[in-house]
Amino acid sequence: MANPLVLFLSRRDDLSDDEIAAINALTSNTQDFEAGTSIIRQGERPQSSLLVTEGLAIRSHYLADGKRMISALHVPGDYVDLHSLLLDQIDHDVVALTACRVALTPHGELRRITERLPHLTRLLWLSTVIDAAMHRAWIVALGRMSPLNHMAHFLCEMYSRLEVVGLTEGYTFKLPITQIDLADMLGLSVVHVNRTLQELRATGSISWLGSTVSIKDWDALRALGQFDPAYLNLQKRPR
Amino acid sequence: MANPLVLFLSRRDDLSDDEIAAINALTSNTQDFEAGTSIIRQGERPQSSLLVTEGLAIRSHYLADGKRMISALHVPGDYVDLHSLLLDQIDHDVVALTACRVALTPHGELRRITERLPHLTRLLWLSTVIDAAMHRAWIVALGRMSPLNHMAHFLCEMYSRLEVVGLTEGYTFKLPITQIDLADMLGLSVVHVNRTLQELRATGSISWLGSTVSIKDWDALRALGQFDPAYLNLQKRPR
DNA sequence: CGCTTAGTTGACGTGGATCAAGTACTGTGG
DNA sequence: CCACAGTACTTGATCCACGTCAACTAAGCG
Repeated sequence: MANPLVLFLSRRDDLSDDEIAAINALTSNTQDFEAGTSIIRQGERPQSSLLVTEGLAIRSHYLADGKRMISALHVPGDYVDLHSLLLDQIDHDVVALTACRVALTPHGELRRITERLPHLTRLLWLSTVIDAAMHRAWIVALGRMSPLNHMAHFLCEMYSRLEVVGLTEGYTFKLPITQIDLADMLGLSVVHVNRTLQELRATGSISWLGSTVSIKDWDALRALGQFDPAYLNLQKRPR
Repeated sequence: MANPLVLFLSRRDDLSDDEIAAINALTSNTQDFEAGTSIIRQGERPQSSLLVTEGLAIRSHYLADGKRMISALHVPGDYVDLHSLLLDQIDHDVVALTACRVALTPHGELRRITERLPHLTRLLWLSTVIDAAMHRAWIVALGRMSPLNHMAHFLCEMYSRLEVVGLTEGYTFKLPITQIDLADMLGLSVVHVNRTLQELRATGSISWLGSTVSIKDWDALRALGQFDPAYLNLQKRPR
């Protein structure tokens, strides 16, 4: 299988052979995590950055009263932890939602990339900037969208991101997440997530059986979620 | 007055003389915007990046039904638009909340920095990564905090960020924003913002008169907002 | 076959939105 | 100097979307 980071980046700009070789070298050392285990804990100062190559991972934040919020869901090809190269310490947990395979890149190697390969540096930078753009989209949805619209937006985003790394078949994809996790991503109660999902299914725009999501009416779902994929930067351009 | 970007970055790492000179060159070309005017509009492809040197700017997103959400508030020293170097197009408006002075850096010059000054490149990258960390803090507050706690968190963040660029006096600072704007940052109605502010003032931890905010009990406010400044990366470290 | 976890449903309560009507402040023009 | 218009702030009354609580069903799984 192709390196998912190569898929992620080459969707946004052309990669030279040197750059592809460098990416493969960065992501050669992998490690597996079982579903539910922490990959990084809040407050750590990791010496390596992590790329998800298989499985789903989340960023979890815990409040004093035990409430949890999930600020991001990461799919294969996402350099979940690239920013730890620059940050003091990580302000949240990264948890394997499903069984995950993760590639570890020592920070020293990344720093060397910034010294030798400016274009690849900019592309790695781009990947963190897309992360921020996704955060903003979530902020807007959390602050001003109804649960139904938010859910639709979320599914549109997931479809678009999974499509990039070849994890969709038509409009169908695997999304093995519980309604509990979904609640903590949308800032809702589990009960309300359940009802919202029923409402969304009732519109006929999606089906969600087990862990399989099918978008049956993309245009309707897109309209409902007011989804504009521009923020995912899916165009190939010199960067 | 010192270049606010120098203040912002030198709080996080040491800058060489070369780097300071480069920063000053990057931010020498300024432009003024009146309060309420758009600095960048959604969908544009700017050829320069923007640094706020004076005033406050926001990122605004508009939904189909006219609702507005503000995903970030930017203070002097913030490279609001640095990511436009890498992005296809900007997914939101940037609006001057107060009269703003802004420095414009042509993308070509920034690209040259990535080719010549890897350490400064990493620090600029850092500034976008801190942006993302602030977004995550907002996501958590939007999703799982009560309005009162959220407001407290917001004020703690503003205090901490303004302190970095020398815009506080003791625990007092200027925050010339309306409750309307505040509502769109916290995802609340104006009426509820008003009541929440009254409640917060009643705790005795802050006063807010006109555009002047005073934190009267930092520990109380911090506890209320569960504020941990770690995500702002205020430590000086080699990066 | 019992145990655990996820999903579902109904009843009920409440936090925050909405609506409507004020008041206070600022700037503008006569 | 006052009249006014416009904007922000404030307050009270009402409503409903969503949370909470409590029970049940369904689906693994040892």
